Amino acid sequence: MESPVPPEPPIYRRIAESLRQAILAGDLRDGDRLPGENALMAEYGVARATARQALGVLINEGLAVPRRGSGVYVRRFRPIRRHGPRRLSREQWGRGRAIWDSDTTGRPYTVDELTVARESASAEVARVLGCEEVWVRRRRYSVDGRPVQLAASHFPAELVADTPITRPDTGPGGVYARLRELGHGPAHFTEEVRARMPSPREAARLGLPAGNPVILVCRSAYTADGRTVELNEMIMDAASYVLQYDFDA
Amino acid sequence: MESPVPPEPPIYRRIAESLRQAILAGDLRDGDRLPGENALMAEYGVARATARQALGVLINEGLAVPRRGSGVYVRRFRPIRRHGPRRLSREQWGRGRAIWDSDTTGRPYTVDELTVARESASAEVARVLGCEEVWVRRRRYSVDGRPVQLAASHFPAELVADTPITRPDTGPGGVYARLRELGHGPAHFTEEVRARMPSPREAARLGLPAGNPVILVCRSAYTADGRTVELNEMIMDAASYVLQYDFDA
DNA sequence: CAGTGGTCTAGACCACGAT
DNA sequence: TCGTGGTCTAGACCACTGA
Repeated sequence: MESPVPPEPPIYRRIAESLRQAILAGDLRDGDRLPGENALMAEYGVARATARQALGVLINEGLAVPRRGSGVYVRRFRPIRRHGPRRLSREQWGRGRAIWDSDTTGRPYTVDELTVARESASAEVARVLGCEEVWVRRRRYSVDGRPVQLAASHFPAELVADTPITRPDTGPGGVYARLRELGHGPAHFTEEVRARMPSPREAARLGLPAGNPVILVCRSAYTADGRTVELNEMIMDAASYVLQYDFDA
Repeated sequence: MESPVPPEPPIYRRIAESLRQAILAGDLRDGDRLPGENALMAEYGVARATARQALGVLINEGLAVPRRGSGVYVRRFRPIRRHGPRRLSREQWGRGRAIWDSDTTGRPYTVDELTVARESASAEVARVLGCEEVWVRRRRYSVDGRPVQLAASHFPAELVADTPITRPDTGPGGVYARLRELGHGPAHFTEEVRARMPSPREAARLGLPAGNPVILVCRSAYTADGRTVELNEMIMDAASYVLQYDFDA
């Protein structure tokens, strides 16, 4: 009987692992420069493609981010805390603290892209909103000058026609205030949360490096009598967000 | 004045884009085999590394998954719907049902790994639970024979000592029923949701291919008088889950 | 056994960033 | 200007899959 020998991982994995340990142990900190391709070639005696492959592992893990002409650097994670139902927030009952510190709460955001258009609803949107024609408000949010979220709000066309919701400036209180004035104020919300890798288009619009997933939040707003009045699809940089949901048993 | 010419993307990107379109347009369906490295070399007249790079793009996007010795195939996405508030309602755990019954919406799940141990709390866990010693229940959940979630529930040691919570079988209703019998039934919950790429260890335990993010849910359970009685850290295959949260305005 | 993807070498030219 | 990462070629050997 011979005990099964665990096969040695390939060289590029071992190089990646040693760099990963340096990052997780804190030897390399946020924003520090990793050894470059040339340095790894010299240190480990490997070809350039192999050194490159090792760095690619960390980049695809989201631990490192490459900068053309400069080097590969340790990625930082300073999330924005996005609250779901705020009125149920933990501060009202618990003394526990968040696991992940986020001093970034309350930082100012900007809307640096905004389009409002009447469109034909996709099959899914049509099914949820129960209509074929919709008004769509698309915008991109940035924090500290960096884009962090794409959002597209859909409204039934006949519901919001000739209201400020169809214009860039919705007025004080935003779209929910306008919906309330129309007698269709939201009373209930459902949010569906998913995560995946971004499409190239999404990655470009959000300025995401490789190895950076996106969080998708699809929020439906319902009136008290059960009508769906808004469908908001959000695409968030996963490295920039922590979503918080509070609820009772 | 010359108008700025958008630079052509590199060959491997164009190859990847054409494959992506084939997938998104439905020409290639779930589980279909993509053209392999040799096919792409012939079709586009590129070197093997370039064909490989093109496939790597789709793999890292989570659109395709490679199978050694066989080919590269279109990835499928059949998520489990995990309900936030509903699954934790008193009606669910109050009458002898396990939480996961409402999770899989008809698909059977299994717990194929389970360990229960008394441990020293990490600094973060100690801060949230307010104690140094904890009991930790770690398990792995599988659906359709595939692992989909890793979970680690932490309980204050002095609270659950000598209860079924410290044993593999917690009895009918699970840990929340036991906590309620102890007079520490959860009344409020907070869930923090993040997403990132998995570590190699997490990817191995969940059997994740490249390009597959994980969703992290950190749930804190509080009693009515504000004590934190559980901290549950979950790591989910992002391709297997949709999280749903319902709340009122 | 033939074909596949996984790993690796040894070159090359390029665009870009810092200096 | 020089070093960086980005792209690409033309080979090689390996382990694994499937017929």
